[in-house]
Amino acid sequence: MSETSVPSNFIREAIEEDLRTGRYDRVHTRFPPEPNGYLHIGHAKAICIDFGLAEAFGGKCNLRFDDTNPVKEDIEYVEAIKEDIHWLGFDWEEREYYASDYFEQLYQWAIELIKKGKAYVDDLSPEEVREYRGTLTEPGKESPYRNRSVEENLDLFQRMRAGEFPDGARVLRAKIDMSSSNINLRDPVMYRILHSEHHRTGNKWCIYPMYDYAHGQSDSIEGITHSLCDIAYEIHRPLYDWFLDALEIYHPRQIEFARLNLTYTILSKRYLKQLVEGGYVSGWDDPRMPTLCGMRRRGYPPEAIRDFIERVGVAKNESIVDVALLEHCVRDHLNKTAPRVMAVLNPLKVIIDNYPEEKEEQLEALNNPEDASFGTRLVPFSREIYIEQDDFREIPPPKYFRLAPGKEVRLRYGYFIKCVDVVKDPQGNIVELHCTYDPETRGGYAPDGRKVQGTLHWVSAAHATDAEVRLYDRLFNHPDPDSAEEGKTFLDYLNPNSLKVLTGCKVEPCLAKAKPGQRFQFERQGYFCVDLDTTDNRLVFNRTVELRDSWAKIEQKKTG
RNA sequence: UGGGGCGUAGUGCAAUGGCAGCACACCAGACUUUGGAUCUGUGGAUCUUGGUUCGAAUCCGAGCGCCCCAGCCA
Repeated sequence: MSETSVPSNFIREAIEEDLRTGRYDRVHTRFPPEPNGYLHIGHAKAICIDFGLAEAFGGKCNLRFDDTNPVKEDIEYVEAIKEDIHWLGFDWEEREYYASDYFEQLYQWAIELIKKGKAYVDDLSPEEVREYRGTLTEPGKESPYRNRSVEENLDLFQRMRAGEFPDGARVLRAKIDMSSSNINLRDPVMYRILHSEHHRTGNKWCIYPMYDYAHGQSDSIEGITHSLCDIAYEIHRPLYDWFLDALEIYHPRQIEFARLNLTYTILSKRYLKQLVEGGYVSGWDDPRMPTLCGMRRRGYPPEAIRDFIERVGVAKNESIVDVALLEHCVRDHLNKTAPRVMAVLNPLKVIIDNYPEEKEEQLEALNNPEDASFGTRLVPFSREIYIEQDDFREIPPPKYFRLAPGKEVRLRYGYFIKCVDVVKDPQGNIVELHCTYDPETRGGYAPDGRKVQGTLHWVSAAHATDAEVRLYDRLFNHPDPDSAEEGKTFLDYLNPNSLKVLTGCKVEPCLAKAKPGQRFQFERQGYFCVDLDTTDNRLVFNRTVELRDSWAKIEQKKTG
């Protein structure tokens, strides 16, 4: 086990102690998703912890689908989940397991518990079971069926399996303690009748084990040492231990950690589903979604997500991490890996009056000024170019470094230009600019040493490629959309400007052949990636994340 | 009112009886052919209250606050 720079945490320490004391002599974890939805950034935390810890200790991590509820699960999700885990960079090798693989063993163990007098078939209706359970402050009552004979229980349980009873008619329950202060121990249901086709076992079964009965035993079968899970299961741990002890089988250790929450983000599967089904987003992989497939489409590199999870740390505190940290990690990675390119999102035509009409030249540009290994490229330049509308102000505010009447700026890797005229339409909108250029400043340097404050990105009009650019912003305008005020729901906090589609954007010709998934920095603007909707004659970019913009901050402060 | 868990800068995580530190965010400055990146610097925290101790974020008592548990969901 090589010493990594990853900071320690309480789970790592617990594992180290278990290894030291000999409680376990190896580390084997598992990531146990239920195939009933898509993975999101919250799952990424669990994945990184489960796979990451195993790796750190030279152990293994299994992928196990917790598929004990056929009503909610689907094969569609298992494929998506596998793809997302691989995308994050983790591999379970040949250890792809399913709780449903263990149904027969689980059934045999249930029979064993019945024989030991530790489980019984209950005929109470779901409503009655609830009534008999008691409340948080009052103990429950024992079911009248609680003390059936072993023979009767065996007979009934076998007939449950055989399909003799309709859904909900009976359940198998563990016989523990109806007056326990831990409600999970008040004779929890082990099996329920569900005449439903399972995506893997088909119609072989009509009784299905509950999570509490299936999970620990599945861990045991797989020889898991450390079963890491959400803090919500902490109160289930006595039950996890109870089944394993009652069965007298190999006993893994369950350790719980706090799940991830992000500001301006919703991570509940139910709400995410609502966003998709309500048409508030285009699908599970909408780039505004916190799903891994959404982030992938948005252009978030998996390395950035892993870095983020690492920085968040592992603890038991319930916390809400600032989404700015995630964005920082994304920028940090992309800054090192994304080639730079020029793209004009809101074009403003500029005519360089003293540049010859038919002339055209190729200017050399750096693909990454911070890393020479990215090489250089040639960018065509000509008399008519586009610059960003925001890069010109007829009446420049103080500290505005960009173009204005009479002002001189640098065109990145090009020439110094000076604005000499502003052309407007009858409504007073600026439609084009006339400038002059200084031929001595080719490449962006003035031989006489004069300086300009601003450097603008640009694209030659005649050579530009058209593109559609989708600008994404946070989906919610409330830092904690989940905790809505009275009378409101998370939907009331949807940001109406979370998607802005720009068409007619002008990008460097070298982007014409860009392929879906490729990431770039559009200089001075942000990181963008080529969207899946891109075809041979349609170029679509997604804005992954903006570059930090200190000018926007200055302006914002001035306007209030 | 039962049980379980958690309280450290704005946020997240460290400090495991010995100078409360790191990251992000924020603010100021330097540098800059990206108002990016980078670099430097400033401010800001132990829930409260008693106690033990030479010394407490840490140990003990009391209190307060927040989260979770009453699915035949996971």
